[in-house]
Amino acid sequence: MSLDGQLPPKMRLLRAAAELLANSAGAPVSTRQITQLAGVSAPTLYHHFGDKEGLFDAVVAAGFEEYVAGERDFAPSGQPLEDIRRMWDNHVQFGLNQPELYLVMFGNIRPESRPAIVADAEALMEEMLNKAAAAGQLNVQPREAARSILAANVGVTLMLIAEPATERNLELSTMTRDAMIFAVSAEPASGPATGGTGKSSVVVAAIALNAALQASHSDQLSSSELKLFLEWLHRISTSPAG
Amino acid sequence: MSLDGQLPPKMRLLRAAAELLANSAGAPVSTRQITQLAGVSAPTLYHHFGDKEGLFDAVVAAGFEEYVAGERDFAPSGQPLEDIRRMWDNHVQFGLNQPELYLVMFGNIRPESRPAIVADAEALMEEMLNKAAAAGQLNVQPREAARSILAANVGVTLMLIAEPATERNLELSTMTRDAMIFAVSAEPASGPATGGTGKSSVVVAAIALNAALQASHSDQLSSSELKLFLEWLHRISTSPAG
DNA sequence: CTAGCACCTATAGCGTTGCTATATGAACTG
DNA sequence: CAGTTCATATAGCAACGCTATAGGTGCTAG
Repeated sequence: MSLDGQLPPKMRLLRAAAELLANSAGAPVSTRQITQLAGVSAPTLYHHFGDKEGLFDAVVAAGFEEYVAGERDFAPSGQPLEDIRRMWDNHVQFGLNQPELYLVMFGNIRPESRPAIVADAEALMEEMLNKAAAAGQLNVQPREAARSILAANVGVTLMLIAEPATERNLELSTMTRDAMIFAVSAEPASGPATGGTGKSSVVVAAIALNAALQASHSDQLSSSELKLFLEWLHRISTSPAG
Repeated sequence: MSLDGQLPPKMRLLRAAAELLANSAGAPVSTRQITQLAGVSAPTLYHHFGDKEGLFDAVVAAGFEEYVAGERDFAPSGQPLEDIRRMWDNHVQFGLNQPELYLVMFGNIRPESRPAIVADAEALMEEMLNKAAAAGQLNVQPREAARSILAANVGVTLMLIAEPATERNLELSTMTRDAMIFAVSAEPASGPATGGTGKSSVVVAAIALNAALQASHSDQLSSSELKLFLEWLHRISTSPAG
């Protein structure tokens, strides 16, 4: 069994590494296994990827592109919060489908290794939350909400991966998902006073305006004016009591 | 520099492994490093721990005991939800203080390796949530709430570990923490009708009664009666609309 | 068509890793 | 004091990540 064919050795190495990693069940994967499965000898690996970790980084990068593609692949429903639910579910499903890859991406994260992936995933989530904020459905800053939701999403996915596949209970995911979304979302039909979350509608409106401004690139204010204006808005929308 | 002294070799091995692991910054730690620092030769390690992984498991177990001790170490405040906040913060602080150990415990979790730790941590959280449920402050089953909160707690801690220490923003933790607690908690002063979460007070009362029953070991019902009664209670407290 | 030149790959082997077959010393038991 | 058990040490194996060196391949230049 070898991954021969017409593919260039670099690709064969990537696929061999991905396949072995996916079926390794946590056991370490040796460069010899990889090069043998790829039908290639050792120095080729080091020529193309410099390092064993370099090869694994490439595998992770490819996996992450797949993840991002999956996150973007559904049409926006017009209901941003509903889209965020789908994003969450996509994330969990990705982790359960490729647990080993997921553990490398999000489980073994260290400050010196790859926070870039986390930043990209956060940006993806924030992008969607901006729409919710612009529609006045958000209770907090989109960036903070994105970080918070993603963190919970990662935690849930890791917990589910840790469980034996037979007794995996996806209710943990939906429950945590809805809890997070509920907590960061403004009441849709709350009166002019404080809603159930304790945030005043002033705060909600400020957040919505902030998001709308950053999305529209309005040029009615000069850049210095805009900067100050946004700073005030930020102060309002993060004030503890409104 | 060696960890000599009067301690038995087994302890010296444990401490050496823990110390090297803590300062390894993710780099692999070799058995030779460990045995040298412990002032012991190779077979001693295998005699006591069987395996490199066995030694690491022992380190993790010790770390987990420290974690549990930290989680139990504060006096209950009488406000269960406030205690859960402190539990959450303790968890995050433990992870930030011993990131490498934490990553081994919660970052590299696999179904075949150590879900026992997760189960214990969940039990710890559930224990506290039972008090909240008994006080009528809970919106969902204590067990589900515990799993959900712990998952978010782990996710947040991993995210914070992944950030460079200089730009760590603990607001992510407090915000996610309060979001989770808010989402699973019943409104303290809501009327007899539905609260902000859409759960009826019947559900909250059922959950509270359930928790109180399981805590008190009341023997007013026979075991078979109790079993059926709890089943009904469970059905009520998990009904979608109440 | 050939010379030169990058580029890619292979042979062979270095130092280190996790681990063990075997032997030696110390401490208790009869 | 003989025998047994536990704990440690010496020496070395197979497998690991990685590389110094060299050989083949496809280009463009003359």
